[in-house]
Amino acid sequence: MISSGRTHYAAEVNDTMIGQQVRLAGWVHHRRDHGGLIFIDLRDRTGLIQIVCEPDNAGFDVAYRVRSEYVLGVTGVVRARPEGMVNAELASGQVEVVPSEVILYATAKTPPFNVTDAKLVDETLRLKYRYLDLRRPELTANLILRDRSLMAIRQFFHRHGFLDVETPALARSTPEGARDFLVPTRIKPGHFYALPQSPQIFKQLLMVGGLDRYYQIAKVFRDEDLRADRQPEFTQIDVEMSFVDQEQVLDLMESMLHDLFKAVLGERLERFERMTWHDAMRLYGSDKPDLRSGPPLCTLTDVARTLDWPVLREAQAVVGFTLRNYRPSRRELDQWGQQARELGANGLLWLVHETDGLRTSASKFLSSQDLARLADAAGSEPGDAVLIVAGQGWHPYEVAGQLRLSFARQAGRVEPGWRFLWVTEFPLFEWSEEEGRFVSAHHPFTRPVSEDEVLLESNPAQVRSQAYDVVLNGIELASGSLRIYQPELQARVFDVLGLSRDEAQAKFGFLLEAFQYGAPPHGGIAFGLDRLLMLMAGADSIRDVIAFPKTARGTDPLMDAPSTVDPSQLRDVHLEIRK
RNA sequence: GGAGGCGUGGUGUAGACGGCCUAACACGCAUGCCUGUCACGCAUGAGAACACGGGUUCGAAUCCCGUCGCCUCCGCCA
Repeated sequence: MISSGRTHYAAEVNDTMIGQQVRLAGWVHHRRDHGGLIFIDLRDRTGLIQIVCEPDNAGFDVAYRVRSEYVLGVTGVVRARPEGMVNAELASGQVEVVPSEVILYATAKTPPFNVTDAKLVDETLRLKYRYLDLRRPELTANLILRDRSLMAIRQFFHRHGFLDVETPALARSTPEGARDFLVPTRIKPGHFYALPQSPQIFKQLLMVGGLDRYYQIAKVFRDEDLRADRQPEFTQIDVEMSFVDQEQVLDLMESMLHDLFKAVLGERLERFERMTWHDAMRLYGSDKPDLRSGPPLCTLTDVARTLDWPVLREAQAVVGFTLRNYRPSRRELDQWGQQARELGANGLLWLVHETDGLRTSASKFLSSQDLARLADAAGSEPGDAVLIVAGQGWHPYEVAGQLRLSFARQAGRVEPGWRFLWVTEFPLFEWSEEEGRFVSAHHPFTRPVSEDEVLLESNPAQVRSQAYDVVLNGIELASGSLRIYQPELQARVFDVLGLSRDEAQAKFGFLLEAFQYGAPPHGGIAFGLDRLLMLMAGADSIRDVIAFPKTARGTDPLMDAPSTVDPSQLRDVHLEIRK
């Protein structure tokens, strides 16, 4: 079970093993020298165990010289700790090991930061010495969580008849979507591979290939700016299935997550909630609502129509939300007002609902009757406050949705728990102002809702898609759809996207051609594994669940990547750096 | 591309109303003492010119400008 250098890990040694000889190996976590009696806390990936050296023990001389992070092999006998000396914090705290031999495998320089200290140091330094950072129990635990999760996920898919198929990392650049990482090659001057943003097209081709059920734990790459939950390379749980409807995909993926949480965290999840995209926008001003952060928004447009104040009366949409039982300070109201303006709103209207009446930022413009009607429509009661945003389209919803999240965080009203949600019926297209055309909301292979197909040419903005997202606590975890498998329908969608037949042929011809040889109805989904693990681990950034992540600027302080290359390498791939 | 925050011994922080700072505290490190500790204890000691460059000033860690690095957010991420 364990290689010859040791018989047990630290956390495995316990009071059932008293009198037994064990071989342990690990790093010196702490050394406590009592002058003649030396304790060493030996650390491996499972935890700590106390080694006790008295002057007549073998290995005392080694123990005497040992410093933090030295690497030791210890052979010795397990014994019970004396009365009252048990350490309840340690798995092995009932016992200690008296060595008969201590091997010093390696000495260590004093580390640039304290591995044993829970206090976090500068992240760049941690990344530069990531191998030291990984020794910290939290990070070790996160990687163990990652391993356990991958195991549970693979078992689930295996059990359900999925095949793990690898797809190329050297693929071709496709239009739409994120910026590609390009890979030049000796073989064809001026031509580039692209690293996949997702295995999307390959998995669809696998369905045409009759593989029926595919999954892959796939590395994918996007050359875009980074965030706490975005890295230039990250891992997807990529899934595709043939001959399924949306309901079957949702059901199966939900049970995958149920299994995962049960197996790894011992958590029993509730059935996921469901919401259409339209409702998500209307009720939360977001396509990834955080259901933990208090009550939804309310649309006040109808009431606003009846008011005297033109700013509200003539606004296309008026949206409010109620701060239950909360009396905001002037400063908070100003701050939210500023946030609203930063998000592009013209302003923020607030009402504070006192027991003896309503205070408002717009007392000059709204009669007390009007105020009462607004407050009433927002469902507010004495002791509450209401924030109201007016504007066009979904914008006031989005602003109000942001304010809702800010308020919940500030006021400590984010409830604990795992609030999973399926968001469905995303629009098929979004209008892109900068490109002056419709672009795919999900991707160009997404299947429209059947009854909306007739609207493709007449009213593309109204077409709903058979696309769905998994949202957990306000974070998008997965995104998927049923795909188009009829070449004619695909051609119509390309038309809406403004992709000419020739362009479509040039860029996706291979896919269109494949669909002419008998494509099954199919659909799938892709999970952001790192985000999922981040939430499971309670981490603030996906960097904490990735062994060797990059900084927010995309650099790797450990290897110092990206780097310049030798001119001869550039010549090989027919590139010249523009000065 | 934009906004904000941060950058002080090995680490984490304090100092920031400019002079009391030839920079403080804790951890770590070194040396010594200590046979039951587990963030061991005690004593002694070494270690930074305050990210870098420029400016203001009699005088700058402390004010101003720029550069670099890191973090967060917006844009971007089908």
